[in-house]
Amino acid sequence: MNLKQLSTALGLSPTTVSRALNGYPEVNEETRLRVTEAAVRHNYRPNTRAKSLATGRAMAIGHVISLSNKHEMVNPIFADFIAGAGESYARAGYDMVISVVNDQDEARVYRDLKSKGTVDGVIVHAPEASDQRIPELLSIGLPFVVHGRATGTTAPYSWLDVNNRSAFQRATEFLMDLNHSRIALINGLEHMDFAIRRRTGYLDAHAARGLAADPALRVSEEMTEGYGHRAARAMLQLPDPPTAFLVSSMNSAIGVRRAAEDRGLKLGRDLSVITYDDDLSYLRNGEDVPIFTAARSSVREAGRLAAEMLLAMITNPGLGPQQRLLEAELMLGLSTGRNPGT
Amino acid sequence: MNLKQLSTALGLSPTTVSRALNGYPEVNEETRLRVTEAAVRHNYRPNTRAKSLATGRAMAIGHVISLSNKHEMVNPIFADFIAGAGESYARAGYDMVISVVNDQDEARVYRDLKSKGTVDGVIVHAPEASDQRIPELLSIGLPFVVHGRATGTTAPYSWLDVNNRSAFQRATEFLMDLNHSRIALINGLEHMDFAIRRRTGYLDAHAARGLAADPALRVSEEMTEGYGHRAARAMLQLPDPPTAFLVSSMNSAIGVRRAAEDRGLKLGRDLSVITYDDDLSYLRNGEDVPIFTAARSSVREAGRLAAEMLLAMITNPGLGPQQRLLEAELMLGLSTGRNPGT
DNA sequence: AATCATTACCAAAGCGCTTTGGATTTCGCA
DNA sequence: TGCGAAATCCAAAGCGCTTTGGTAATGATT
Repeated sequence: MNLKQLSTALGLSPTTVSRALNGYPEVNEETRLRVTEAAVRHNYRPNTRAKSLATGRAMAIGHVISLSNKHEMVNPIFADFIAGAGESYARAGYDMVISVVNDQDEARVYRDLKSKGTVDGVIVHAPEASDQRIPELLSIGLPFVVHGRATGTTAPYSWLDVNNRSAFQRATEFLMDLNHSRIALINGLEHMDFAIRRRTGYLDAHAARGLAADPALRVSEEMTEGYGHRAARAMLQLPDPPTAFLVSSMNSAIGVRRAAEDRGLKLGRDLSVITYDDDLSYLRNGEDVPIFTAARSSVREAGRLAAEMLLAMITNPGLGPQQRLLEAELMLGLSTGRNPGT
Repeated sequence: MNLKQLSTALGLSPTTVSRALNGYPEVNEETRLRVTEAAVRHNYRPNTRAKSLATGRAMAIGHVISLSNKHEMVNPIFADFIAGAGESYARAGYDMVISVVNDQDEARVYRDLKSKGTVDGVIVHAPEASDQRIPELLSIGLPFVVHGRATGTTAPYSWLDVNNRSAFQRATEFLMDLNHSRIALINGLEHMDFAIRRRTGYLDAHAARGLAADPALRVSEEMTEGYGHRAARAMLQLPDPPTAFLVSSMNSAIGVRRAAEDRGLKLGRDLSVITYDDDLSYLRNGEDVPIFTAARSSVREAGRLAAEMLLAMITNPGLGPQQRLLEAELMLGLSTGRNPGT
């Protein structure tokens, strides 16, 4: 059932039916009722492609997920983020199109999305410290919101980020309050912007308290369980091991816990661990009491908000670059305690 | 730059340019070269919506991710599955559109996707034992492939599944070979089809060896870490505790390990655990030697294959229902060993 | 009664592409 | 040399919608 069929069935012109359904004023309320009723009865849905072609708006948002050949890990926060974003899109009648692509093709994909008219805007995931994609997207002229920030970019652009620096500074200082002085940082890959900010927060805390941060207690890699385990095991074998760990993801924190238990150390008593918790739905940090003390911020909520920002920018092109900084909550769990040696 | 502009720039008709670019025979090879060269030079990309409208093909595949209000967990395998599927789509020039939706709206969404012409087909995720969506999609006439199967459906349909029954039967029998007789099953929610098949495999193994399966050693819930921990802790406190666990997901298996370590039990020595491992990229089961003995099957590969099946069905509508059953591999890891009590 | 807004509708063009149904030119072969 | 076939190109219709630029009817105003 298409517009023309519906309109002949109603004895009206396609024009009037279209206007009736789209809420234009130049149509009698009575006939509008007739039209909407008939549309429901015939289960009429306007063809998206035709509509897009006529209006010039795709009514779709793009997400590009890029897998480099080296570390082709799918970002574990991705599913929750798009679940959140998807809720916002559904509410606004937008579709979400996802492109899986190799790193080196990413710029081309953005250009294609724009010139093929597939989407009205994109969300940029996992920005690096100096991310090529941002200037590229600015020059392409495709509306976008970055989930995170890119330190190296000077031109204004839209982003939504968690205050990673302050979260890690607060977490570090909290450990210092518990008398820890040898605090390890198990960070993510440090070409990623968030990882740099987290390290900065960690170092700022040391500076603020006049403590030296031992470089031997600092590693950065892709945040898997195995990595957390390996890194923690190595550090716990040092002559002067850390008494506390600050970990950039739940997965790695689980690995740290495994390493602790390998040595018979109990978290919260013998060893303290604070993790960053994205509040992933399949990886809850305990039901009632958190297992890990954690800096928490829901990535799903971030998805919802980022999507809303982008939609607002698209409906209202006059809007300049939008920014939003979320604060993580520091949740007390069972994995932290006073430095046992003091 | 659109077709008309490109064609006037070339001094040709839109017809010829279109045919040249789409490889039709009725165009001189020399002019075809001229055209393709100019297309590259002007960075011309045909508008997807116009193309779809003209051809009647959306060149897009839909994935519906549904969140029920009760357990609104995002399926942790989702990201890896669509990463795999996305690779196949990219190769074939298809887009992937994802709809996030509430359980009760799912049927309506399929109908909409069809009548709005957004997609040429869909992948159905996480089928339940008797899944409504399959008969609905059959009646709608939208091509689809189910990732998994639905026992209760008699009509033929296309699916790609892992042999969950045989995987769990083999795993159970392997534990029995190690002299275990009290084997716990930490299963997923048993309205899900895969969970039923896994339980069947577990029970079949008991039947085959003439052993009774204790119902007290069988639970089924949403597969989180916390669930694995809770279930294992409870069972280990039984007067006659299990000596081995069969777990339906890595996340829960990690919880089981935590429960074991809470009691000072070492996996592989004091307690055996076999898990199902979807080979998720962010949750690798150890780097060289697997941490857990596991029945493994890559969900990413499943995504790739399911997408290819669907694309084949779309390009070749004559094809009947396609089916593909994958076998999981049983990987020996460090979490299993001989029953210490024997 | 003549004029002018308003109201309620419609015909047709246009979005950018494909594809049908020619038209023209070139070529092979009797 | 002439003629049908093959090769090469094009004009125009059509995909399903929106939107511009109307027209006809009604009501209000002088």
